[in-house]
Amino acid sequence: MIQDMTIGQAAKSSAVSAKMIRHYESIGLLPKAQRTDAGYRLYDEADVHTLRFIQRARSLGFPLETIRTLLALWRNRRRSSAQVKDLALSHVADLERKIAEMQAMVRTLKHLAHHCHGDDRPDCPILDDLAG
Amino acid sequence: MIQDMTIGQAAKSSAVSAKMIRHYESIGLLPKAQRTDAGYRLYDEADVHTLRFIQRARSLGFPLETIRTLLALWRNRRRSSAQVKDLALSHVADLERKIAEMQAMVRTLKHLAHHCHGDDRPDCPILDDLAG
DNA sequence: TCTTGACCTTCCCATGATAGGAAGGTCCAT
DNA sequence: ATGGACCTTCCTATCATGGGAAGGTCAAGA
Repeated sequence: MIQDMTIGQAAKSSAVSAKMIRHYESIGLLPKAQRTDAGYRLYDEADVHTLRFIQRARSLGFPLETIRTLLALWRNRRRSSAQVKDLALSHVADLERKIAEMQAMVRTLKHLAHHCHGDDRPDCPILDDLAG
Repeated sequence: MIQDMTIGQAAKSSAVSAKMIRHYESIGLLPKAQRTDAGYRLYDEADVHTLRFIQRARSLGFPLETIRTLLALWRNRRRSSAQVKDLALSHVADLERKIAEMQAMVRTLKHLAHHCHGDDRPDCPILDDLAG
């Protein structure tokens, strides 16, 4: 028997905060939840399944707009796996670009810090670099 | 002779947009600029030097609040280089943590994508993973 | 039955760094 | 004097998330 649950319970079983569940509904990422007479949102197992899908996709860094598309593909039995793979690989490319940027920062900073005495004296190659 | 310049010229010579220069002033990262009678902001070479400092620090990924501190240290002749080095290395640690997170995402995504045919068929290990 | 506490609702505001745009004023060259 | 390039302030948006206020609901225990 599938029990309906309140937003707090759905939040716990999906690891998506109640705040975010409401937000996802407000931007149309989730369909409008059913309501009790008192106005409380109600969720069933299928809803929680969707929430877990979103949670997992977020944990892999997918932006919500991409998740919107992924959800549509998930629900579409006539999808092509190529579409999904394209989304994933283009997200990988985004991540790798950002990683490379940050690695360049790290390289420069470590180099500068390596040459900085890090003692009580004011002389500092890091500030010298920033000051140009 | 050091010529004063308008915000647009200061923007060009510092690679900081006029929009951002105003913003930095509004949050107190920059002192209030001098003004002409008509209310136009005026900048001199020292101001541009500060703007370049900020620009360079931003390009190394320092958050504005840290840059606020870095600027203070830069101006303080009695600073210790240890303080600067600490800020830089703790920023490096932040970057490395974020890099590691993203690398984990990339690893997972590449693994999943590797097992996805990427053809016209709907079967997709990526969606299977997201669906749990 | 009443109270209490845990839950729910909506609405507004904040984050961090940046950009876009509207409405209006200024300055300079033609 | 006119036009265009510049400046001003103010509001809005991005992206994903959280905090909190004010108020309604529900279930359990006294």
